[in-house]
Amino acid sequence: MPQPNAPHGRIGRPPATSRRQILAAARRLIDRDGWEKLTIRRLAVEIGVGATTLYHHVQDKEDLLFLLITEYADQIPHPDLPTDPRERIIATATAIHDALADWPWAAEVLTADGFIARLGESALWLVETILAGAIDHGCTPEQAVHVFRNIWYYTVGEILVRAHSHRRRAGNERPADRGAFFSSLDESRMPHLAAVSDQWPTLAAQDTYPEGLRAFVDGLIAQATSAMPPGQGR
Amino acid sequence: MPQPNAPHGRIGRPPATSRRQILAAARRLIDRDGWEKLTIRRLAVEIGVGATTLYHHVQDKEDLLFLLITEYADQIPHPDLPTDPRERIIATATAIHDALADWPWAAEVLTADGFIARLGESALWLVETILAGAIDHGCTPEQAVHVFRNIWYYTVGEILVRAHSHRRRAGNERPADRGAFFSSLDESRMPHLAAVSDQWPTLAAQDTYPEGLRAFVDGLIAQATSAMPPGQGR
DNA sequence: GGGAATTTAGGAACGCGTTCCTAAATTCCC
DNA sequence: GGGAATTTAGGAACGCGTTCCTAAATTCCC
Repeated sequence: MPQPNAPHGRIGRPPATSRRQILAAARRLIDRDGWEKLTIRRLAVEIGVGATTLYHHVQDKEDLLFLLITEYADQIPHPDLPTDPRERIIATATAIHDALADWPWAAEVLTADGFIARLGESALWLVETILAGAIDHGCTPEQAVHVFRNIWYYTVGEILVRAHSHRRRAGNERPADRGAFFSSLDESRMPHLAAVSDQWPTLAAQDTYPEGLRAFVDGLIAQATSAMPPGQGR
Repeated sequence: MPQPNAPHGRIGRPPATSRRQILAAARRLIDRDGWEKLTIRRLAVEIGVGATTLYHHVQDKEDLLFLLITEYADQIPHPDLPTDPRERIIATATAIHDALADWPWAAEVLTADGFIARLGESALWLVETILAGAIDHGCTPEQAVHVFRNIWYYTVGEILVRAHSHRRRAGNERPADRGAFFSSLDESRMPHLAAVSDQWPTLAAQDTYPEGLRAFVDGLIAQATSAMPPGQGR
């Protein structure tokens, strides 16, 4: 309860920096210079404050990134949800995909760590919608989680592969990357790989949204409901 | 062509450090202290050499990790390959999975970057076997690449999620992780999510190998051959 | 009003990956 | 044999994330 004469409502030196201010400056830096250039020290300069000061407002850099992701996730527009459960899943997965496509760094952050608790409360509808679609399709809750997980892997993997091929196109390619293994392929031992080796970069970077996703989801649901033992969860 | 009297077979100061020696020392450090403790500077101390010296033998730390992964991948044992194409795919994917399970850090390295060229020539049979299995099952080469990609995502994702839940168990849990979102779930708005929220950590960390994989592969192949237009690649 | 309690600011320092540059050690060639 | 060419070794330095600790600014309470 702040007193009328107590400007901050609490004891101690009044903060000259706020978490909101930090997040706004971080987004400004990312927009201006790209997210690779977002460092704690540069961020502190941008705000006009000592670098170590930031650690009173965010736990660490990882925490800062999660806060940014949460902010972004909160802005994901709700797609018009079709009535067909399968189409609902696909529309939602596409929303995740499109959001990640705008911020590939978010995919990197979200892969390496627990993803759900990071999404922010207002983005949980993404999970809920996919679970609901799978359950309406005949899945048990456990099977629905299985479906969600795989959609998540598929979507994040898609983004990461595309971000990588984009990075290579941007000229950061490593010499060892240049298909050295493929050009020296022993066709008699690796006939199938040799057959696609020329198109591999194309295929690997290919955008399979939403056609590939559709096939993927159909397969997942069909198999989860038929082949996966229902009691498997827990 | 080394001359008899030319100890190194080439001009210049003879190397006191070799790439083989560096990789051996790195494996020693990882075995002893865990891979989080593997730093260039510690590695240099382990070898008894200046830190910057290592940069004459490996491109950078990422390159060092890839070389280590290649060494490991070369040791993946060839499983007994069943005649059934589907079972061959599953046996091969399981070999990838088991290899990554031993070195979770490899999964992190392989996710964020192009994975195939990193595997090393002697591990390409993993790709070849999966492609061959899918094609024998009726896929076009392009569809087979699609199948491989998704198996890859599935497998790496599996390892990453498990590594994360392991890290949390090890006491590195962040306060914000502790299911805060789930405990405050609005059940009326998120009924399906609320229904599984208790078991979520279990389900998310659940080992779905090989049962889940089997269903996953079946679904993938069935859908790739029926729903995915054959001409999609390029 | 003035010390105690409390909260934020930020300098100093550490280990990190990495780059730049100079020193050292070798072979080549006259 | 002695300089030129070539190759490796490694010190100095940079910016990074982060921790530790002290200074500064405020409220609380007698």
